[in-house]
Amino acid sequence: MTIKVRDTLTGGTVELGENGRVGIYVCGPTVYNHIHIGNSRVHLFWDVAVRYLRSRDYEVKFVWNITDIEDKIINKANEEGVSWREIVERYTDSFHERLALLGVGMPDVEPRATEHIPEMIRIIEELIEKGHAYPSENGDVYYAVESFPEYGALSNQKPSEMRETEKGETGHKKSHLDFTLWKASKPDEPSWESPWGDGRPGWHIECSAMVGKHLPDGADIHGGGTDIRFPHHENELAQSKGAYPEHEFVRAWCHHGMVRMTDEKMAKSIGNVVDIKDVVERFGADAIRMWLLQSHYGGPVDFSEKILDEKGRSWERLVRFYGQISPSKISSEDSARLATGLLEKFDEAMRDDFNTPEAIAAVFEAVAEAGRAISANPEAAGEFASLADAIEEVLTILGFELSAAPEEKAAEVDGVSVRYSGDVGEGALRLVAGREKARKERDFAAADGLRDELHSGGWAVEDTPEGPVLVRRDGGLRE
RNA sequence: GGCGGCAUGGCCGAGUGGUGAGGCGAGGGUCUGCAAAACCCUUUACCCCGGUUCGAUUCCGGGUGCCGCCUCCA
Repeated sequence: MTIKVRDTLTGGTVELGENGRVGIYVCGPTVYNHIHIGNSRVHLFWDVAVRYLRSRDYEVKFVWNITDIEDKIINKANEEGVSWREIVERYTDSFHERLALLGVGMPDVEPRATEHIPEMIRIIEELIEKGHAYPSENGDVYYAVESFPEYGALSNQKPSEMRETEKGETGHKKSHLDFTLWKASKPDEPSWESPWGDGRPGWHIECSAMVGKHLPDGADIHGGGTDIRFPHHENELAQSKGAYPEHEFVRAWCHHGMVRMTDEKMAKSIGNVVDIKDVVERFGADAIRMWLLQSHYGGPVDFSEKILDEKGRSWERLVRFYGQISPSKISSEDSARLATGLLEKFDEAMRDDFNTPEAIAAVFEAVAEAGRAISANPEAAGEFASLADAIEEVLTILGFELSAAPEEKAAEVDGVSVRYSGDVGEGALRLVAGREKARKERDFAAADGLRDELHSGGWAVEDTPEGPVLVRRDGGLRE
């Protein structure tokens, strides 16, 4: 079985995984600041794709890089008067911390640019030898775009029609299209030795080097945001194919859409970024996951509190339903049929360009149908073991934390058994117990009064045959 | 100015040449002392104008709008 992936270079569909192996490289962050929710999309999404592929027994090598040398890092270090390495370590840690908050797993390798200087130098030498690059007298080395006729193929642009920089200055470059492979360093800047003097790598060359090193057979998938399709990926392609024309570099380029804030791209340069830490605190990681996975990775997604709230409610519904059937010990025919159907639809959706919205829809369809059966016959709730397993399997692959569903606890308060989840104060428990007593005495006015009091405290009571359950209900999922 | 992408019901969002994906919300019901939760019913959509077709939301052409890239950017 193969998977189909849409390739931005050709616009067509590429089939991958014939040999059971898939190599994935995605462009990671430049660590000069905290990553924002938009930056995280690439990691969250490809982590899900990798989980899926592994669950279907593909041998996956997953790589994302860290750009740990770049102008912005140096600038930040100068601003703060600390070393560039300190900036790198601080924001690499921050990056990892935020991914963990989102429940995103780590790749197999997380190479850093500065660990691949010799590999980069080798490619640059190769490019110079083949006439695709030239050193200038100031110690910079540039790529000669004109020497590579396919330049522009990935971003669908003709070099001749590309806009020149506003100032029209080319500096030491022969053409405004040429880009830097190696940048001569100034006295106080970090630098590495090279045949062209001390300097540091340009942005694009690191990915050519790291893909080559960590995925020597070429990347099946090379991912990143649509905004780095040009120039970053275009330049990478020109470098790698220029230096090694016979070697397959990337089989499918997959670009994901931008996270938008009120119809505008979320970007540090615009200043409309949302910190992952805040969003996770406010809405929970699963709501964020539901939000990002309920739309296709290729298109844009809008960020808003309203949408995140909605996604939280969707997720809650799944958690509730799963909680209802997960204690099942046996599987009815309905359960087996729904479980099989769910797994089939899930597979079909994921194989088709990782269509996570359709995959999630399959879960809801199964949930709705089983819910109907249970509504018709409450006894049936205990006969959905196989469906519970299937739902758990699917949601786990998608990276949701079903186990993080609030654990139900029970307490004896004033002789009344109250069930609840999360952190509940003594006061709230007493109110529930009081209400339960009033109900038993059929003093409904008093009972409703106590319920109103709970309500204003952000709590709701659900009466069940086994007694009252206290749940948090205050708009958001958390305080 | 150049290139690319997208326009789907109250909102969010898949998908398809011909029997309403899914979610959220709203209204009505079943259940409940009343609620909540759950379930049922209703809310039957595909930007505009042409064309191809027996038939187009889906294909083609034109238009409009939005977004992204062309400079650092996931």
